[in-house]
Amino acid sequence: MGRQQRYDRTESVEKAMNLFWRNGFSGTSMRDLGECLDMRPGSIYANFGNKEQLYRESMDLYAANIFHDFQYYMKNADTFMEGLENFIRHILFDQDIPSVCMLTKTLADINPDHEALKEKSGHMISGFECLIITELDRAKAGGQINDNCDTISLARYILIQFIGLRSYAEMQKSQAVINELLHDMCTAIQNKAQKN
Amino acid sequence: MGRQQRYDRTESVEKAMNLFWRNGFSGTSMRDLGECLDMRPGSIYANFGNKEQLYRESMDLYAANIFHDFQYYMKNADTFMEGLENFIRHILFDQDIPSVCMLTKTLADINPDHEALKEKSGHMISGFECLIITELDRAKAGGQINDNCDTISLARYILIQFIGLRSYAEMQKSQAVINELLHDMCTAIQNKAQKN
DNA sequence: CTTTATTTTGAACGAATGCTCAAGTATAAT
DNA sequence: ATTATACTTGAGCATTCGTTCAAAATAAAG
Repeated sequence: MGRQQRYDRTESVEKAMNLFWRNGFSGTSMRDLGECLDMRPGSIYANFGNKEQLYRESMDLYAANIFHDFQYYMKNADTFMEGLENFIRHILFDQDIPSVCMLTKTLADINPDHEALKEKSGHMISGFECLIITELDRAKAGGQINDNCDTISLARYILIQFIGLRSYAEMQKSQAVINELLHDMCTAIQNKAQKN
Repeated sequence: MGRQQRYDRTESVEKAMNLFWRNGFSGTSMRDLGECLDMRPGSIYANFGNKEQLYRESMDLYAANIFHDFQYYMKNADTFMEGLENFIRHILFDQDIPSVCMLTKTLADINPDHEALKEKSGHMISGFECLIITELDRAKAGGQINDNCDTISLARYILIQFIGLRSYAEMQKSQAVINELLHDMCTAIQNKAQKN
């Protein structure tokens, strides 16, 4: 009973995510979103509440995607390092998506009026950190990593390089340079994983 | 002849820089700036042209400061690594300034309407990269670094970790954690500097 | 067909945005 | 004092912002 929905909610959130990801929260207006989703203001507000909530759902989708991809690449690799390298390469060399992390961007983009989004972003980054720890522990159990290695601190170290590389890739588009940096990064991680 | 200026231009730019740095370009309104600089719109526009130009001058000051600081810490250290570590520590542990890099933030914050600011930001980051190369070459000449070391690629590698660490520090405020990451980072740089 | 339920529409609101400019104020030279 | 010059002021412009809501549209149930 009642009129049937014209828009697929998941599709709409995906479109919104891509726009927010590229232009940031402040840099994206509701009118931009309306055009991108082909929805009128009333529909957007009926479906998503307001701009901040739509951004939250976009972040959720972003995190779900990256969590899924990470685990996918880990599952389909023989070693942690192989999986990590493939995962990062996939992100950096996909021309259709920005290379910079949307959560890091949120941390930078949001002004004090929306501090809650910053917090959410932080929590999600922590969540990803936990995912890395889990995979590192698995690798440790499999003998790929030194038994005395502190996987928590290693995960953090992986994360900051991952974040830095993605930010840098936003300005430095040369694939050769990015590839070399990725290689350096993996070497350093490997070294730390074996030591201590 | 004529009325004397009420505001010191350099001071005003410094105040603007601090506000922009914290809240980003889109997140800072001209009214916010007016309050922060204690200047009326007319004065701001007479002195700086428009919002984008004021942001440019803020970026210039930011870059000048960080360039100066880097060279200062390099000059007052016995080795490159010692200088680098002190420099980064000084940035991360200064409670009065955001830990995230203003240029990186610009890369994330600016929407397509102000693409030129993104470009400028990229150029400035490249400029800092050159500074690192210069100092690395000096260290190389001084025998601190392996003769075969590619200082250009090492500089890039230092930069991405520096950027990543500063972004991460924006959410992870624990000094112990940041300190450990800084230590890991320096170890990795040291390793790469000695090898090849 | 009528009713009821659900969704979409788009004009329009008040507030905020970047910015302008005529008027006002302070200085130095005449 | 008067004039010429430089700087500051703040009301207010046009535009855009996030958001609302009565009306229209579409579906199923009676």
